[in-house]
Amino acid sequence: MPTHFEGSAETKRALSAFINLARATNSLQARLSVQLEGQGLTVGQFGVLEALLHLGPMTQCVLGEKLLRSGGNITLVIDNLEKHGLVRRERQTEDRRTIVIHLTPKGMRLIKRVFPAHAKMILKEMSQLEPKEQEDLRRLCRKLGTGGRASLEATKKEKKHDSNQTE
Amino acid sequence: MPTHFEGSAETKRALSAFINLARATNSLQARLSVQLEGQGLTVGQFGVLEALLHLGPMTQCVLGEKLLRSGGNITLVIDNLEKHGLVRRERQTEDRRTIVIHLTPKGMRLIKRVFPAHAKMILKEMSQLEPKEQEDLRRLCRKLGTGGRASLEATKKEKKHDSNQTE
DNA sequence: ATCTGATGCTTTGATATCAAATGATTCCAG
DNA sequence: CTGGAATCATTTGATATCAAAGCATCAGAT
Repeated sequence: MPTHFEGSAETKRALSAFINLARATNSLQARLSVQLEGQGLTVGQFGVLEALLHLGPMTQCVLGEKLLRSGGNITLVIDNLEKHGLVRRERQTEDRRTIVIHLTPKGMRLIKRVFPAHAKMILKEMSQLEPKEQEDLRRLCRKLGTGGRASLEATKKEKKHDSNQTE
Repeated sequence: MPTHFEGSAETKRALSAFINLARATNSLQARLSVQLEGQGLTVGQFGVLEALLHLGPMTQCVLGEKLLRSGGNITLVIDNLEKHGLVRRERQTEDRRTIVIHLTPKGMRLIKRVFPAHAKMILKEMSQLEPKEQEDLRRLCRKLGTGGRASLEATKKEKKHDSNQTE
């Protein structure tokens, strides 16, 4: 939030871009999270349900990687979703360490109802930009995001990176 | 993170732009916060010190507005900064409700050391984009951010909005 | 067969954050 | 001047999150 910062033009340009990027994203996410919480879902819970809906059942470990959250956090989110009967833990028989998370019918119904509303709100927010501008934004963000390596944990244990850049 | 989502081209474009925006911002912020925490500062603490450095002493209330954080949060952040001797609370005599926060000499030294490193890292991250691209990004984010109204609290108590869009 | 290291999940302790309730102070209307 | 509303800060209770430690399980080496 450097309002009165004196520096080189180069630095000012970079900082200004960053500040506007951060503000726009954070305020947009705040607005979206208000809507989700109105539906009784936290952002983390929505993320899990949405991933399960669009990618199918998966282990907690994979969920953590997809959502860029720590393992401990995923455990808690799944706990809460399970309490509400929205997902189901299924221990694997081949490898008894791993647990595959499935949507329950109730969870499926919920996310199939909530997701379109969420998408609609994103559409509405994004409609402040022209189609071309939206594509520019996507391209710029992508260029910005890929250079510095992704998640927190992935930074530490740099492993299997089969170009996991989700579209 | 809708990877396999079927929808109209319009919706896919908006979602894709949003996802890349969110990912880029969040991962960039995560990298920056790691650096700050390496200096013993949380993101919130850095925000307060930086605001005090570049905008001068101000009340907690104003700080909360600038940083888009709740009053309770600011109280805690200031508490912790005060414990470390980086800021000083100064009760006003005219209006004894308000407290003006000042940097201590120690706090001044710290933020004057940390801020340039922070700016340098942003510069480095942003240098993945051409100057023109950085300006485009800034413009697009600004266009996106302004339409939907800013902070959480500012949404509720819509008041004095003297176009507070910090550059 | 068993030891060692790797992997997946859970637990624990810490911090950040918010919302709501509370307390202190000021401002204003009558 | 006094009572009520507004304002600023703090406290409290809740949730989200992470990091680190711990436990169970698996895989590979000897």
